[in-house]
Amino acid sequence: MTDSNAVRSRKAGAKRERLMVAAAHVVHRQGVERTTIADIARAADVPVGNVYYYFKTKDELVAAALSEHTRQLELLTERLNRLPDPRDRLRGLIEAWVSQRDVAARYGCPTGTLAVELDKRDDGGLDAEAGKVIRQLLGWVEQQFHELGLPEPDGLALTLVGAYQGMSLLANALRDPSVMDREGARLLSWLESLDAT
Amino acid sequence: MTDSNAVRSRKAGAKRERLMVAAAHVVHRQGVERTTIADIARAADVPVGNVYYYFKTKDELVAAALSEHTRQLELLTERLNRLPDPRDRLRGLIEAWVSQRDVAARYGCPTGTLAVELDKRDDGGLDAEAGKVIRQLLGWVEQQFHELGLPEPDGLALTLVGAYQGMSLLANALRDPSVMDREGARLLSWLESLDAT
Amino acid sequence: MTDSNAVRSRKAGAKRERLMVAAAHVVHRQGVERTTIADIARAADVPVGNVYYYFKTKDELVAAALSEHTRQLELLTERLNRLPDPRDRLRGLIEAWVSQRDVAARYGCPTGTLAVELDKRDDGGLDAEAGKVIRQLLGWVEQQFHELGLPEPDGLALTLVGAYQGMSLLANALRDPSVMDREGARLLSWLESLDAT
Amino acid sequence: MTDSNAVRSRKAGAKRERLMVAAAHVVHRQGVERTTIADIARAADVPVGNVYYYFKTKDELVAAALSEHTRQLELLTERLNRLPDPRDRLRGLIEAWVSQRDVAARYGCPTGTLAVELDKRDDGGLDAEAGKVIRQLLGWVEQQFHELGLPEPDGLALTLVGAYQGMSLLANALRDPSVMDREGARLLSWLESLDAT
DNA sequence: GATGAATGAGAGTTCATTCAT
DNA sequence: GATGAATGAACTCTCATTCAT
Repeated sequence: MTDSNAVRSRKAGAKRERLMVAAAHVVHRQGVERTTIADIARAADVPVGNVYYYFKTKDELVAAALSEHTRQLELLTERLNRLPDPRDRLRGLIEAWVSQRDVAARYGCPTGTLAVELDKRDDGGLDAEAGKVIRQLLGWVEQQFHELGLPEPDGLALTLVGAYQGMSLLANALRDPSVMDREGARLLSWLESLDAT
Repeated sequence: MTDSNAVRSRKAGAKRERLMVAAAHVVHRQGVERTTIADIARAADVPVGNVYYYFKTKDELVAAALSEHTRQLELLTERLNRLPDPRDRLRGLIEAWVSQRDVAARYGCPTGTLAVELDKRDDGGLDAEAGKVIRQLLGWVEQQFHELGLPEPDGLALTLVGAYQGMSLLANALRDPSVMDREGARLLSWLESLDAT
Repeated sequence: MTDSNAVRSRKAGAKRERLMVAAAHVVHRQGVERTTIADIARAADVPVGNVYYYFKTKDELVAAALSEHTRQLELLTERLNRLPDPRDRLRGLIEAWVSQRDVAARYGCPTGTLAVELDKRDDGGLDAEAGKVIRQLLGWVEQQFHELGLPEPDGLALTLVGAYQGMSLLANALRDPSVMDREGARLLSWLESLDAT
Repeated sequence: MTDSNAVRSRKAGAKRERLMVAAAHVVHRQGVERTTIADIARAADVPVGNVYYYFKTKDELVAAALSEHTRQLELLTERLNRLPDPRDRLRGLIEAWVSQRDVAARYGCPTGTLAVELDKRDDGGLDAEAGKVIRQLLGWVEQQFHELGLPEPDGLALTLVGAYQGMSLLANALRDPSVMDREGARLLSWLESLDAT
């Protein structure tokens, strides 16, 4: 492969990438239905007609946004997995959530709000996709509780992730980032209180 | 006012009412953006063109749906207020939530999901409205904790309502009503554990 | 129904009618695929967006064009049915065909060319519709041959209608109206030659 | 010219050929307007962008499809020309038509249906082209009648070819291959009945 | 010559809102 | 007030054609 080809390939791949990132970004801010293909195209600096070369339908773009969130989640968990103590990993997760306080207060949790909007559909396509991302997060959290030797790790995961979704939603609805701080602190002390008896 | 006028007025009032109820119902199921005026009109059995005599814009209809949720909330809290013990009132609230398990698993919390969708807007109109309904719920819950003599009743309210929003969202995303049961039970025992020291 | 209501109804009906006639007309000249909704709307003097009040899809408009052709066929056969002699009726049919020589030379038989275009589809929707119109013509022709006491009236119908479609197509492809005259004359003498033995 | 160049040329020629054949094939099945360049490219196994090195526009590809039909016609008439008796040649022609009964019932006569679709245009380009192919068939048929010493051979040709187009169209519209058999048989006996008086 | 990618001009369709009676 | 009909802006998606390498 010549150098220029390499550049092109990189660029082409980059374009698809740009579209995914832009889709995730814009959809998080505007919601699926209020986001037009043109919005995403503009954000990715791609001509509208060209979007369809990479994604055949708007739904595919939304799916791409979802998988972008999956990727973000994986980046985070991979990083946290380097910590030896599972409890530290969960601490890190909560801290990551709290660090997004301002975004959450303005637009909510990217995955959660997307799931909410997609769940209003009945086509059984994208809504299931959104569920998968959340299931992946639940699975990782459960694994940490499991490694801590705690009983009913799945129930604990549900509680922790549920609390996150709830606090994001409230922070968003109240437009108040401090909700994230308060609830984040509470979750951290709840985490400490859990004992492997 | 003649008799027939009275009837007409009553009917007219009934029509407005029907539209509010229909709006709340349909919007909960389909979301704001995927709901058309025609959808609501049909559900309320009102001719499309006639809707605009009661609500000048679609946004007003959505606002009406919100206030319908407020009304439902008030009906519930009024009923609960008849219980002498604030802790019983909160128990009743949680039980009411759990009793909606199937609806929550399919469409989420009516107010919460509506808030999520409206919060994507930046017109500072309806999104604030949605916040108010949630604030009202928070206020009532806080009041109960306050009457129980618990410290930081506002924080406790945040935790309880956040847990509700979170479990509704998860039940919905996972399409699993049992999430409501599990988390509902946990909330009840959490409630017992709170001590007025 | 008040007078003004009657007028409105008439007008509304007239609009739908105008659209059907316009669709039949424009589609005959331009073909289905090269005809846009805007073309038909313009021809019917109806705003584009309003077309969808009467016809939910373009295909419905094409179906309407087809039924307009059915209507034309019925008008013709009703008129011919008043003639006492079936042979006269068939003569009248052939003469009607020949009288359309110039239109046929320019755009072909409305129903036949529409059938040709729709038969390229495989959705089993409109193509079947087109077949029905032709079947209706075949049925009527067969009935005349039957009344004449001729054997195998269905085969004769096939021959006559087939000859019509063939001569229309040739007149159109050669852009030569005289084809209609020559073949029309031949069909008339063929008709005379048929004997009820 | 080096060997590899020769190969490339041959290959290139083959590519052009493949595109023509594919164009004729796909257009016959889908019609001009419903066929995309990509459809033809895929059928010919040629990259989309490469099509334009062989055909500058879609219309040129359609013209190529037409000339492919001309070529097919020439292959047929050349073969028939080897028969000494003109009447046998015409018999052979009719038999060739009938042998295509199933294709005709599904997609009609390739040339005829193409002519129908192109005649809806008014650009005076391709529509004339389609007429030429039909004229060529008419000419050959007329020549046979002429050699048979029959009067008005051009009128007879019109009748025979018209009957073919008509029966193809009816077989297609009725989705009934037996139409080809019945009318084919009739044409054969009609052919016998013609007398050189 | 070969090729994937780019481009932009429509096309069909939807829908909130308004109009006329 | 009530109602069917009207309106037009916006959106998704398609495709012939061109570009860059």
